[in-house]
Amino acid sequence: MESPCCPPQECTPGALLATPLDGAEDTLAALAKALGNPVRIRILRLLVARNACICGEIVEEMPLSQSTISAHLKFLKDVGLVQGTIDGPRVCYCVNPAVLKQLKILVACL
Amino acid sequence: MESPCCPPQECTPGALLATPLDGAEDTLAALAKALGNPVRIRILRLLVARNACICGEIVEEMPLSQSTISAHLKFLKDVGLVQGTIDGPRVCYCVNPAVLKQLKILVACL
DNA sequence: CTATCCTATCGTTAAATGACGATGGAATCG
DNA sequence: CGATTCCATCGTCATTTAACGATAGGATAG
Repeated sequence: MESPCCPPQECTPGALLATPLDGAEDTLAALAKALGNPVRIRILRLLVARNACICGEIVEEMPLSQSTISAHLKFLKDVGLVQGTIDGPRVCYCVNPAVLKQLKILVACL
Repeated sequence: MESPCCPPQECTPGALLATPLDGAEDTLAALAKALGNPVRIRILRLLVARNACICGEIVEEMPLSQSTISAHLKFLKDVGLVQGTIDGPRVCYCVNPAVLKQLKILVACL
């Protein structure tokens, strides 16, 4: 069990090229706003570290209520940084590698 | 005139090494929050593009009031991304290269 | 079917954001 | 000195965030 709900992440820290810097200001602003909270950064780090999915475990890792964590997850999900998959009675979260990469590119091109 | 208030920026897109990932969550969150607004991103881009300083010119570039721009500049200044130097009757703003680099490093290490 | 567990959503409250106009202070120009 | 210019700050208002407890819904377990 504990089958990952996401394909293994590809590690390509290079290849930060060809960026749509067009009207990407709103995109970058939305992504940056999602990062603009320590709790959400910790959640992201957790999801990256256990390069698979988690959910209620996140609540155990932080001194915050379940509803608060759920709200942060929704924030991250709405911006596309995180995906949630229903896995039986629980929900499996994981990082969306493409969006995270896009964020890194946009910031690197500042 | 128009003497730049900041030394010329060094372009070192590489060298993203040795990061204090320790308790940098709050630091990254603060920096990301500053980026979490399209207006502030545009201001940053302006300051980077004219790799020197500006001030009232920023107001002319955006459809926002002077007080609003001033508030955004204060936000960017409080987080360290921007510096302001008094230059006679006007104020000269420029990006703080070290902090911007730190931001890029922290995001790249996500 | 019923009970239990996990998560999302609702309702609430306090604080922070974002925008504006108006005011005030500092420095230059005349 | 006096007028003007440039910018920061103040006060206000609407919206958004962040946190909580409580509630509801969906799926498994018994």
